Amino acid sequence: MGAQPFERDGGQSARRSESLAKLKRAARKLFVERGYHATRPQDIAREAGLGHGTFYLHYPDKRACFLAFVEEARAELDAYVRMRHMPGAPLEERIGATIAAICDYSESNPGVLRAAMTDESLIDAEGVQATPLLVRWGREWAEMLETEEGATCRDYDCEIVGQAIVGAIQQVIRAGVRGHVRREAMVENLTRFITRALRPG
Amino acid sequence: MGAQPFERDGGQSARRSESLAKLKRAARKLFVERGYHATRPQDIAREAGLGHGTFYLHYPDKRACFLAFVEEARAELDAYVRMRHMPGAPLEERIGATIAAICDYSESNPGVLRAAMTDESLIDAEGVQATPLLVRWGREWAEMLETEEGATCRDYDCEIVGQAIVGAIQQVIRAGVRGHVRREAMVENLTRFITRALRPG
Amino acid sequence: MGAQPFERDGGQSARRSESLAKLKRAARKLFVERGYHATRPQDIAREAGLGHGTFYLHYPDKRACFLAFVEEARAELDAYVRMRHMPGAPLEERIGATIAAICDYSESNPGVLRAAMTDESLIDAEGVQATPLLVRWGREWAEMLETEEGATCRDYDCEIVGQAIVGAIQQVIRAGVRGHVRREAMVENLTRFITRALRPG
Amino acid sequence: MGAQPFERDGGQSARRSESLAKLKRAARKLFVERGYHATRPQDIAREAGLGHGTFYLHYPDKRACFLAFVEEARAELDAYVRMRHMPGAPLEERIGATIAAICDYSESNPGVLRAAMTDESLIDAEGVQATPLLVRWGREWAEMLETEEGATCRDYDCEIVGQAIVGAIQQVIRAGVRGHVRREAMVENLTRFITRALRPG
DNA sequence: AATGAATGAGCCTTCATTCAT
DNA sequence: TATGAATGAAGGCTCATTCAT
Repeated sequence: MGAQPFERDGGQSARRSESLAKLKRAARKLFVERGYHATRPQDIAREAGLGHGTFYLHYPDKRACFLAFVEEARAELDAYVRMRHMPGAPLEERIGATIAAICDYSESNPGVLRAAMTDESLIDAEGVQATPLLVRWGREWAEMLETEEGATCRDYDCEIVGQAIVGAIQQVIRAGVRGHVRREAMVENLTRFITRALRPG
Repeated sequence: MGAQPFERDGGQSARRSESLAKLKRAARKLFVERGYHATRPQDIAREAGLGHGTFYLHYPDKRACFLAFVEEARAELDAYVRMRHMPGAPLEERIGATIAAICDYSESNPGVLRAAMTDESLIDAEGVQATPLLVRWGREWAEMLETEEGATCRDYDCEIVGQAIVGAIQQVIRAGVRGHVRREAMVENLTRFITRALRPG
Repeated sequence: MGAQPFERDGGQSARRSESLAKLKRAARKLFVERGYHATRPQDIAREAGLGHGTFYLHYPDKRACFLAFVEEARAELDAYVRMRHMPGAPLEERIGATIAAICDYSESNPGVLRAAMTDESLIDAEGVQATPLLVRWGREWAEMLETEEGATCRDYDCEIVGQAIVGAIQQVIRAGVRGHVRREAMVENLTRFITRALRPG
Repeated sequence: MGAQPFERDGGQSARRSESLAKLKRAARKLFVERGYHATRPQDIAREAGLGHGTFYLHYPDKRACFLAFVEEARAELDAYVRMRHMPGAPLEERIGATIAAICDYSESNPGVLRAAMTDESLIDAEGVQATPLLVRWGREWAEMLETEEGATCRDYDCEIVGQAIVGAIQQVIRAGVRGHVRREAMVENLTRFITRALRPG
């Protein structure tokens, strides 16, 4: 909190990181509210209470700022999921916990996941784009299923099922927000849906 | 077949609809290749071999052109699914047929579904946007499940499960295209995944 | 009135002048309602119930069409004034008659004078423009005053006074239309104003 | 004179107002020379020695820039007239002074009044337009005449006569510029014309 | 003579980014 | 470090005019 003692730069670095934090917060707000294309660096700086030029002291360009926002969201969600991790518990409980974590995050940070995912393919029309967030998460589920003792990987191509799971979750949350569906209903139904799907035939 | 009887306009209306067809084709190509924001009306016209102004003879603006593209894709997919419809067959087969239809379409029209869905929420930042395509499809699944005799709707909130299903399908296809997964594997795994999920507990 | 008998051109010239008449009427309507810049040749043709291209069979360009409209208005007003001409009557009566004629015309053809005058300087930004209508009318008044027996030209530079008179008339009519002033009041006041101004000192 | 005390912005606000001044000057020049429609924001910026974008830093759009120009002209003319105001003098002298003021302004700022008035009704085809400058000035004359002791308002509808006066003045100046009439002749003739017109019968 | 599809120069405006202070 | 004025390429769209039918 505040300038640390014995700083050699006279508080410049503290000021710098304060500015960055303000920009991050502002960018997140605007990307969520308006989306990538409708948000100008200028808007972000102004929302942060800073001059327009300051934006470029902290990000090389608008795209980098957006990617940083996406990465932050990813890390936060990751933390939520890890926090509720139940190693050793039966599969169903672990799935339920993970889904609950994602729903929690989505509720505490409305619109963030959507903003972080919807736009990702659009911000770089020409260059080859990085693997989308969702696909990466699908792979993580696949890995998890593969290391699972149960019969899952005998009946399925885990890569495919991993993607199916994240697709189902994402779509339920997205539609749920629109339709004002209760969180508990989403968690319960999704958990049952996925658990049953993974049960051996 | 379809020869216009007694054309009095000297072929002008034929020329007009040819131009529209060219524009449609060009727009589809570019929206798929570059996405909505990176495609200019000018590009579409040029790709169609027409002048910029001609674009606006056929569409009031860029947005309308994109929405027409989306609607076309929706109708085409619908036709694919309906064509493979198996009324009376057991649920599993019907699910499999539908998924196969979607995969077929996706393979014959690479990128179209992705383009039609990814962008749809972005093109109208201010106005209230229509319900996304995927959500609508999720509802159709829900209706189907509700009219199903089986126990599905006793165990589930069909609205939620409908969304889960389309989410799973879409994500598997999207990731499958990237990862060059075999069509058969996708159809088979998805069908099994969904069928098992819907089995009564 | 249909095709005239023994026409060699099979009624083509009759058809031609009918089209021209329609275009004239349409152009007048739109120039009055929207002004020069907001009226497109296409609009005129459409209002006339003709194809867009037909416009250019009758006018070389939009400007010519507008100038024709202006000329028509000028001629009509001229006819109104000439019709009420009172040669031999005392100056005051002649002035009153002329003003009444102009007001009549303005009332029967609302907006026409305004449209014909307001825009005239704008339609040709670069080229040297013809003498404005009002200035020409001012000169006609000047000539009239110079041939007058009275003392007017002894006290005044008739060129200047002629312009003053038309300026006064035009502005009173223009403001009168906006303010819904009674025609009689305008005629009466203007006539008295000008008559007194022309009385010898 | 006018040095900004304690400038903290490193002269940025000075630079800003310099740019605005340049734009104002350039806009005035071009609106006078070419008229509203033939003047593009880009032209104004270029004439001012600035980039196109800078124009929009100072005006929301072209229309606002033109209205600012009109307002400036109005205020300047007002100042000219007020400066030569002769309270207490006989009507004739006051009229003469006002006319002289307008002629002076018109001579020192050739084309400005014309540009400010000619276009004003054209720039807003759809919206309801403000009362034209001339009409407003006519009303000011009307008010002046009504508060006058003389018999003017007994013989006349002052509203009408006020409009007649400004119409006469404007038209004389407009024609005078074209015809290279001497300023003195215009002032003298106009003053006599109006003074006599206002003399009781 | 009449048509209306086609054209493309040109208009107004935006916005990501730079740079002098 | 921070600022915000300045920039100009680029975007969406219009419209006077041409021309094949």
